[in-house]
Amino acid sequence: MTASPDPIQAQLIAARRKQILEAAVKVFAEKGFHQTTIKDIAREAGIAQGTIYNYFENKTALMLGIFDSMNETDRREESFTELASGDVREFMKAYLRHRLTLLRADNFEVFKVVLSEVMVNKELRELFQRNILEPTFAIAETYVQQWAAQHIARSVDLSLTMRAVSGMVLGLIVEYLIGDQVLQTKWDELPDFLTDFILDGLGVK
Amino acid sequence: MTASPDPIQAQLIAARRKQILEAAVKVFAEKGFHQTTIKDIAREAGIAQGTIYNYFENKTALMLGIFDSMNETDRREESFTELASGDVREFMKAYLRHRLTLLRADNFEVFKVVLSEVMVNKELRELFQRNILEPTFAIAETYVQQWAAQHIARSVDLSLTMRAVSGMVLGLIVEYLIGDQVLQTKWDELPDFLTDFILDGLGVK
Amino acid sequence: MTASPDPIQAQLIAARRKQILEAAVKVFAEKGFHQTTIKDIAREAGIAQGTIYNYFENKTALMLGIFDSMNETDRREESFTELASGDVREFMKAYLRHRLTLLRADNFEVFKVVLSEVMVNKELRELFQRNILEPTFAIAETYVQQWAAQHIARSVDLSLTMRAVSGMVLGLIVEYLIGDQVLQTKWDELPDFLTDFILDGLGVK
Amino acid sequence: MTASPDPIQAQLIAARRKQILEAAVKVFAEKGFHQTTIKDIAREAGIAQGTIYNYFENKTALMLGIFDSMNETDRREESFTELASGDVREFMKAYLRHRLTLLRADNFEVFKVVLSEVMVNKELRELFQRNILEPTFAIAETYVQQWAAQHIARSVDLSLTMRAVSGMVLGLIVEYLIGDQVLQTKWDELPDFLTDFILDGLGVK
DNA sequence: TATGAATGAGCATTCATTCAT
DNA sequence: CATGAATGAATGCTCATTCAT
Repeated sequence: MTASPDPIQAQLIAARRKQILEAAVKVFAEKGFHQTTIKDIAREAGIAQGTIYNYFENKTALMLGIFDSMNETDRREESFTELASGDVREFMKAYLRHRLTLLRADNFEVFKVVLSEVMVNKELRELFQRNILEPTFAIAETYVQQWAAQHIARSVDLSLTMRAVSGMVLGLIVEYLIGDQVLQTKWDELPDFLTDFILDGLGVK
Repeated sequence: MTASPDPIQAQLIAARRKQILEAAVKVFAEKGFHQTTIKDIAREAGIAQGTIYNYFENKTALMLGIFDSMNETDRREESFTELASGDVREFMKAYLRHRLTLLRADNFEVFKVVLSEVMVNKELRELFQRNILEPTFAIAETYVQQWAAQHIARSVDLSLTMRAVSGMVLGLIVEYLIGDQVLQTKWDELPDFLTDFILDGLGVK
Repeated sequence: MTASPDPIQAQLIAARRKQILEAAVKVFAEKGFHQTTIKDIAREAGIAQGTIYNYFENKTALMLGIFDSMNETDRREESFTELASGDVREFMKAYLRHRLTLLRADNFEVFKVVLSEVMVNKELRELFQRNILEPTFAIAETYVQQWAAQHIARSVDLSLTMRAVSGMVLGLIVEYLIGDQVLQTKWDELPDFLTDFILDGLGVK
Repeated sequence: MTASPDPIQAQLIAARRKQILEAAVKVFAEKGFHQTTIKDIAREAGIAQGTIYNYFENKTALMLGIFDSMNETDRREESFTELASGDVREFMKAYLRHRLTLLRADNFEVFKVVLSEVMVNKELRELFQRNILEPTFAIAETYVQQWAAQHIARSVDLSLTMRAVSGMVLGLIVEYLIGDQVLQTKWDELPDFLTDFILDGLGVK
């Protein structure tokens, strides 16, 4: 009747949700959202099809669940911003290493599914906008502002700068995921390379 | 029976294919690949469902057809490289203006569909790799090499540079398509802004 | 694009719809609406499941289609009212014979399904009300009024009388359908019996 | 193990059964048998789904339980036959008032569900026949026979008469339930009206 | 006994594809 | 070639029923 206040129940529910979401991520990443059947996910999770519907209203809700978990992951990892210590170059490197290298293992696969679906599904797109992109940029903005004041000489449009840098990271991940050989080979060089690129530019004659 | 040598026939066939592909692009862009039915496309093209199967083997072949037309478009537009005139800054601006502004109208929508599907469908991904990405980078590489020799002071990894720049463009388009308000507002400032960003970097103190 | 004006097409469509509806009526009558699957109907009609959906939006629409055909049947048969010739007793007998005997063969089965579902499904109930019951009573009322003026001595509430008589017919059909042995045996005596009952009453001492 | 001889246990069981049946009747009446889920009933009864299966073998058994309770109700109320006092007209009025007015509140709704399902489900139909209709008619018959001998002048087929009268009551209830406006407005006039109708007929000129 | 999570058979519906006209 | 009706495999989702706690 009332929202079950039983903490053990709640834990069980959370665990089962997690189990299902992890299975979903795995299969989605392999076959894509639309090619994946509920049966696939159930099999991967080792449960019955119907059980999934005890925890998620429908297939789309699984996607939303993945969003949420991305959100949490993000929030937990945002702590890396404390790196904002001293050296500009070191900080940039750390940021890029985090985004590009550390997250590669699990999250790139999630990323693939989410991005693919978000581009094409309006409802998801708006949720993604509101729940992930906007907050991320908003938090980043205030932080970057201080940072820029200390470290950047000429005045730049910060919101565009942020988008250029994050866009570059995003675009490189996409190219990586699409299968670009060069990127897959030299991926670990990126943090160093990009740091120079971003801070110094190409340096034309 | 034999490969139709009739040039008029060939033209008719090409025209019908084009008609169907344009309809497909339009509907795919609106609803995404999987949400779009053959009936939708037939309706948009003003023909019967069955007719589509006289020109394309199946739904996936429509996607491949779109690839091909992207390819042609690209090749035709690659002529812009002749701009490689003199001034570095002007050239970069022209390149970005081309990629970001001129192509925005029609192609972003195609882009959305193609990218979404490519991320998730292995067969398409490999085709995209082979037919679009690799040739594009290959052609670009030789050209950029000469360009760099003339204009860039310090030695850089060109293949990574190309990917950084194209990735940035790609990522920004994705962010634009996902609905980022800032980008949609300031989109026309990008060529100028990015030119400075790419050539000079952030210019840290 | 426009409503197909092709008369041959229209006939084919009407024929197929009829074929499907007849199959539906048959299976519904045997197993009831909810126990009947689309597959059952398709099998009975000798077509594929999907074909049904080319002619009816969904399972409920089959029910509505049955309504419509009842309507048409009714309208065609209402001509019997011309019997309103002279003799009261003969007329009443003819009416009852029509309702109870002539319609028994096919329509009782339809009736069973429709009534069962109408009692329980609000949407259908309202449609049934509006499209079948109300028009039937409305038409009958004007007619009965004249008839009553000529033949009935004491003044009675006509609308209640009509409902009493039609209700009696309805109730007897229901009892018949539910399996009452006595009614099934003596069904053919009903027109005569009811005529006396309605016109003369029980005739208490 | 053994048939629980514990009278307190038995009371508890009976109470729980009653609680469940009442919930079932309520929800069935609102949504119909097939639209109602066990979960609905459990929620209405304020118990868990599984508990229902401790008292009823399956969903159909709930329907049978409702039959039984109708039976008991009927038997208890049959005592009204004692009214069979003197005046024919008064008796008839009392009978109709009982059937039509007194039972209206709760029982019509039950009636709706039961009838709907009985028309369509063979197993239930036979049970209804055997357990409700036949006994009712059988009991009534002996009684009506005496009554008729005293009060009815001309000889009539009593079994048909009984069915005509009960059919009329049944049919009117159905019309009422289907939503006939006239009946819903004038329902309370029915006992008087029908008494005259049944005893005197229409009285044709 | 009471619970409610887990189950999986069952079903309505969709849609890519075929093919007779 | 064009058509669009017919097809039926495939799938998301529901819900009666079971059973471990």
